[in-house]
Amino acid sequence: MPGRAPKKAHSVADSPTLADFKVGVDNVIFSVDTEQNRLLVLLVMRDEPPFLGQWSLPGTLVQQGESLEDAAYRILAEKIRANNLYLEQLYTFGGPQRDPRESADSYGDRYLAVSYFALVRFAEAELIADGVSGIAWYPLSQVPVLAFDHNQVLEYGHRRLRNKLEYSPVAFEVLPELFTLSDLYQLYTTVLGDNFSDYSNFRSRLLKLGFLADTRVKVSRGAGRPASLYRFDAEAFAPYKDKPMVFI
Amino acid sequence: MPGRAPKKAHSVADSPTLADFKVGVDNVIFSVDTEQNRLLVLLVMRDEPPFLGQWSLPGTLVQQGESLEDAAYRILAEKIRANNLYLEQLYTFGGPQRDPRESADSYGDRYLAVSYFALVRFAEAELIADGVSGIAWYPLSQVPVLAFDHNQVLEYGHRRLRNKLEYSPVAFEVLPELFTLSDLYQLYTTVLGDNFSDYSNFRSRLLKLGFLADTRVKVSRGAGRPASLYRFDAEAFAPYKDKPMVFI
DNA sequence: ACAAAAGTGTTTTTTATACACCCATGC
DNA sequence: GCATGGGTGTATAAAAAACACTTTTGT
Repeated sequence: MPGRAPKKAHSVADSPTLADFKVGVDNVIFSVDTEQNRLLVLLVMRDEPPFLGQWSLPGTLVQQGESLEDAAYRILAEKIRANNLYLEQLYTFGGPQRDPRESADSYGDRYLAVSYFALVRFAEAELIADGVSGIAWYPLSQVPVLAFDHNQVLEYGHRRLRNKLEYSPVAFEVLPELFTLSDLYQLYTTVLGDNFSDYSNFRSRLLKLGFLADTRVKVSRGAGRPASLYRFDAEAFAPYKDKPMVFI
Repeated sequence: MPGRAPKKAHSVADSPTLADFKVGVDNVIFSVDTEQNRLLVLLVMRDEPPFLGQWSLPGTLVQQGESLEDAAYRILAEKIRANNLYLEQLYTFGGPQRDPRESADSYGDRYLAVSYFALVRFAEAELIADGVSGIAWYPLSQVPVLAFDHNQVLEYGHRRLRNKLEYSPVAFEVLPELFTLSDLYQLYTTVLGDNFSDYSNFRSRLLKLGFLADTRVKVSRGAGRPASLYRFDAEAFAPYKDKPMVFI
């Protein structure tokens, strides 16, 4: 946007070469559709330039008096009503020229993006459609070319999800409150890929750890023996907190 | 600093509530003194306000046209001449009021800090003393109260170091080119704390992996049998790259 | 000769992996 | 009754943990 007028001179207090920034926050919000066993990301259609009409990660620019995390929660709250929520910072992307709003000459603002990684329960997350702009859960395998460097950010988030799954109980942030052990196993296979472990071994390992509470309630999905519904017992998990854990 | 004049009005293009940022980069630079078995951080004495005369992590503000990583490397290059170098992004701290240069009212710039995590070899790292301001390696146990939120940033970096040590070959970035297996073991104990593993088991596990090359050269440190000097063989390590690894 | 540091080996315990098989339901 | 998904058990291989012992140096 070379047409944009330089909107300010540098004050005397600044070194003449310091960059001025606007800071954006972009969220990589994952969920899992347990019915169809699909890993989903939340995407929104951009309703203003740049990249008007293109899909992107939900994001916003940080406002005065607002912390980065506040901003991350704000986007989330604007897009979905979710009961549960897991949120953590992902990575900060800040090279020059990563945002087309930056003027070609080196005056004017740089745009820096702090990305956050979030997990929500699919069934409990209600999307807030504002009528005009689109918002949708995309299966990870079908994600189109996104605005900005968002495909890269998403890839980064996906890697984080895979890693976290192996050593922390994030799975229970995406699964419904009550789930079967197959649900859990399927989640692991959809995220980590097949053959990460034998079902029977996965099962006994997890049960031996003792933080999965059997509700004795049975649920039948079509043919086959009905499965027990389990619940993640945070109390029983406490001793494992901050300790190296192996789920896989 | 309420005395600072509001240096610009918001242009019409801005939402009236967007925050303007300066972006700083702070480095948590670790090294290990193999002789004395001490984990060290590089600290610099601040030579300008705020926090004039107080120790802090080496940092700088990002300049025009400069990427975050560029800025991180720039600080590093200004402070030490190092042959080897490991650098990765750590975390971004960006709450309001984290920097006293922010004006109390909500006008004026916010200061955001992207922290980086670096490892250098103690013997090969030559500190660049600029005469006036101080610069020093501090044993982690003796770090004083630092400027800004740098104690928190340091704590964050330390945690990263401990984690990385367990599953990636970062140890060889801090150790000298040639090292004994005791050096390696001592490094692990100083960072991870005692009793993380038996020396003999640690030893055989690492050797079995096959990426530690025995140079057959012996060194004697006082009494006792002389130790073999080993070298990290990056080629032989390649197959383990990106795969889950266990060093502990 | 003996203490100190380096290096090797053996035993035991625990955990991972691979399967084989039984159970309860829908059709 | 048999296919289907759920659940249990066992046999084997591999790795972790514990620890006893040998080797080579300085003093």
